[in-house]
Amino acid sequence: MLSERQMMILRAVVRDFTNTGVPVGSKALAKQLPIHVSSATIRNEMAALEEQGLIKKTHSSSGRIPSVEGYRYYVDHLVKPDPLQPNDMDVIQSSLGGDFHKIDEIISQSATILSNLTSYTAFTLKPELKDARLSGFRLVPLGRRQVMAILVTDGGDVENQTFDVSEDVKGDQLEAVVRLINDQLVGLTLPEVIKKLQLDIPVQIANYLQSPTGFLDIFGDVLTRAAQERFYVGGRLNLLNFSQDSDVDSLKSLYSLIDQSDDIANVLGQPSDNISVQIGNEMTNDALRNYSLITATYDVDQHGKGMIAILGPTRMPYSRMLGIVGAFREELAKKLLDYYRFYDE
Amino acid sequence: MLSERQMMILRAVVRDFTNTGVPVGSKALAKQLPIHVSSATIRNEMAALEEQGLIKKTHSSSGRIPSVEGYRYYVDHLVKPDPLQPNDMDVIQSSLGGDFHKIDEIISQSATILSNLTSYTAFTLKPELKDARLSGFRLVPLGRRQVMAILVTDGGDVENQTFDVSEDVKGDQLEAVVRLINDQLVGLTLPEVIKKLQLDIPVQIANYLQSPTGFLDIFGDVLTRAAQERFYVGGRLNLLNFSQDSDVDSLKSLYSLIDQSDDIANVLGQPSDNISVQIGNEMTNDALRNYSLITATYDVDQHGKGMIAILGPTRMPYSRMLGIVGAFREELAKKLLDYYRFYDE
DNA sequence: CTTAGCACTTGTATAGTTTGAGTGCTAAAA
DNA sequence: TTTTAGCACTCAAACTATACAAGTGCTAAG
Repeated sequence: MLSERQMMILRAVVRDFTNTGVPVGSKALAKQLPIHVSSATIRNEMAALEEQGLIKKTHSSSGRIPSVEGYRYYVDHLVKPDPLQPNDMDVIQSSLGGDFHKIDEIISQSATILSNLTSYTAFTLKPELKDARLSGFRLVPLGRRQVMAILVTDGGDVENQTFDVSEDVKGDQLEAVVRLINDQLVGLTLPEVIKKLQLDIPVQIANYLQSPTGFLDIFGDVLTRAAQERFYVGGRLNLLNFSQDSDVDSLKSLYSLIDQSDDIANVLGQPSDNISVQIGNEMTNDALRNYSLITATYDVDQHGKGMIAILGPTRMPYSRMLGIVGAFREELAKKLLDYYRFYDE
Repeated sequence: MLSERQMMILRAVVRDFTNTGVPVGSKALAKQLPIHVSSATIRNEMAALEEQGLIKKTHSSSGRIPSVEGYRYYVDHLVKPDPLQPNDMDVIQSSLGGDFHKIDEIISQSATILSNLTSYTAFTLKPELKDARLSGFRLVPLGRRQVMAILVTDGGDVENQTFDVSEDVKGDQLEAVVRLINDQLVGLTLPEVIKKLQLDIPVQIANYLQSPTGFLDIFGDVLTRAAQERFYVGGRLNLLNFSQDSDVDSLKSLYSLIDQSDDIANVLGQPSDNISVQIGNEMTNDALRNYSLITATYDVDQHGKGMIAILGPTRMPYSRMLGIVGAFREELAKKLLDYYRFYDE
């Protein structure tokens, strides 16, 4: 249990350290704090805080820096999100102000805005109606030997891919395949489709085509791409700003983590209604040991919920970041509601 | 003009330095060279080479490193491409061996292979029939409010984009737009299309739609994307391996150069039938000052020519790299000929 | 409970020293 | 004329010593 004064000190330590990156000592705090006590008193309190594992020294006679637990306590009990800078609000509104013709453009743009505002790396996921179902599949012949496969879900997601077919594949064969898929698979959730695709379909499709594997591969490709959570990343390179000292290998593994769409959903964690902060080794993933992740859901009513997140150093200025993330998710939700309102009715 | 012995020394300096990264001195050379001369003799010869600007010292009493001109001379006159390691050949053949349904998959895969073989960053461009012409445009309605725009060129490139339309846009309106575009624009080269799109079309399209801008934007988008040279990058992160010391800013500008498709064509330069090497500041672009670029065309007969390239440090082992690039372009051309043969006839 | 005072620790910065690899030059040998 | 041994010289890098500043814990007095 912390006294008022200890909280004040912990708050100041976190503030100072996240701003300057330098361990903070008792003297500096004594000057800075609103109450009037000597540095010796502060030293005593700091010893108590260290006792509880909230702050620590970098070496035996250094100032203190927050431990992961200290950050945790700060984030849970002490921090107050900064109100957004008017300037930042302008940036958001003008960047989101344009005319968009795709949800994905808005979401992808959001990742960029968020990374610019924070100068960290940002992630955005679009609102996901869970259990999206397959609502349509087409094969569109494009020329002598090209066909485009298009898959649509009832959530409005579209996935497509062009591929080459040898010319002896007849148009009516293609149609037969499309009819088969639409008859058998439309209305199912994507995982169900994937399952059926491996069991029932190959047998049936063999009736129409001599070498069916090609088509199934294609359809499978498009399908799995549609099934996996898509996310956008903004400010990838910002990682370089604050990882300078850390070695190349850990940077590389971090980048491959970011580019690997499978893992990212796990990393971001379950959507919750609150803004959540994961600090350093609280995350299971080793590559994130020295980073913090702020995630937040945004809510677009019946169109589902999406997520935004920023990834920065453990010593990020949490109050400012929480302010930005909080404000941004509101703006994004508004924008999306507008967008849906326009195209829906 | 260089004597035989000077050439031998220059070659050895480049070899040694590209392998070890350490300036090479007279003593080490004396031991290593096939002829039997003292280090003093080597020193004299090195002084002569330095006189001609082919090698230089890092400080007044250091060993020598090649200058850009020295690399140039080495690459132009002294280097002999290493034959490919059998192991490397296996990698190429197995990686390209699979079944592909898209040219782009082969080209993109190639960038990955090439970056793995070299452990540098690799670029690949697909074979380009110059002056590709617009051969078709479609608008495919996908659901209540989504439409996909598809553009096809006679080179077989497909570009597409999904967008939302408000529901009061009628199907026959879409058809009218498509007909208009196909009547007026098919057969023209893409730059011509872009020009016409800005002049004639807006007037005509106004007859069919109240708010035509949306559609033209979409078409324009898809069009410009199709018009610009597409290229693939492999091993982006490898830049981190050999740029460790260099500062974050230059790394960032290099990455943004790589991701900016407009510039890359200029950087790679004109296709020539030979393998070409650009060294350090021979390249106009500032961000590439400390790098070297090896580019090569590959030839797929009537299907045009493409390019591959690798970007590495100025002190790359040129002989090995030239061997890899040379062998790879052959294999790639073969693979593509196979591919076209299968789908063409 | 607070604080002044003090001894102690440690990282950083600066300056001086040593070492080793390398150079250019000179004069003798080939 | 070319090659080579020898030597004085240069410079980066590694190490040592010293001083300094910021900070700590502890003690004893207020």
